[in-house]
Amino acid sequence: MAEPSPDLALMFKALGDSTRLHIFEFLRACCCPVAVEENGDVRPVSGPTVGEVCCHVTGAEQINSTISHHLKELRLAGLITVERRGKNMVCGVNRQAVASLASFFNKDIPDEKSNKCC
Amino acid sequence: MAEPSPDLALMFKALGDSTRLHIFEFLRACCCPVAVEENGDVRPVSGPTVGEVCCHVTGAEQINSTISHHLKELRLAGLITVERRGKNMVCGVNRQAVASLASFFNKDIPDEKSNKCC
DNA sequence: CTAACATTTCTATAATTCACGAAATATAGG
DNA sequence: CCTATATTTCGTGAATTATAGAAATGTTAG
Repeated sequence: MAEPSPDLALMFKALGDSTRLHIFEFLRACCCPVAVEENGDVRPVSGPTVGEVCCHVTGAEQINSTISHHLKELRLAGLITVERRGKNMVCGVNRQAVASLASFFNKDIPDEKSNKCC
Repeated sequence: MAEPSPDLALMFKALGDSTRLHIFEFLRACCCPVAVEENGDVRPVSGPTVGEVCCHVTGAEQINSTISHHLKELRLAGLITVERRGKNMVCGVNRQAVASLASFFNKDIPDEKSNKCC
């Protein structure tokens, strides 16, 4: 009855949309890019900006409100972090959340041959 | 652009509803119960019946169409199996699906201190 | 064959979600 | 302060989903 520590259902719901799953996988793969400004400056960041995420996922140059909405849902589920870096918002995965999801699926898995569970 | 894996988003969507997550967790925990008939007969089964799942999740004695619908969605997502056993339908988790979900969250997880990913 | 039972499918309705454009907010720079 | 840029919030309509009751399906027992 009682909800487990993190709201697992909320996380799964957030990952249950293909656009959001794309975003999440992109952020997991692209964990620490370096942004290159138009003038050639290299800006060390902890993750891609919201606009870069949008560009990668939709191919569009401009960020749109739909991606912003999806990022918000991922953030509210605790799966990603979004914080301001100057004019941009940079994203990153919440590794603690990923770890708790991993442990959710790793636990038990009783061997079908040697049923220890009952 | 290409879908990440075999219907991961579909699995997550299925688990993204709290009722279905309850069902799924129940089936994982209760992997090989033995059903006792009214007459005292013990019937070895590979999992609880749909009615037993419904009873556990909703408290209702009778199965209702809502639970049936949720079970169908879990089944179509590949997360559980449902097969007829006499008059009943018995459920079980699809351990292969659980394993692929586990590996999805286990992969990479690069250490934040030693960034090897770029 | 008929009755009883377990479960699914059908149908309808309420609620939620997705996507999009317009407007609002926040920040940096001149 | 004013403008440009990046992003979010708001409002709306279309699409999907959840829920519940009624009817249908398949199975066993008599």
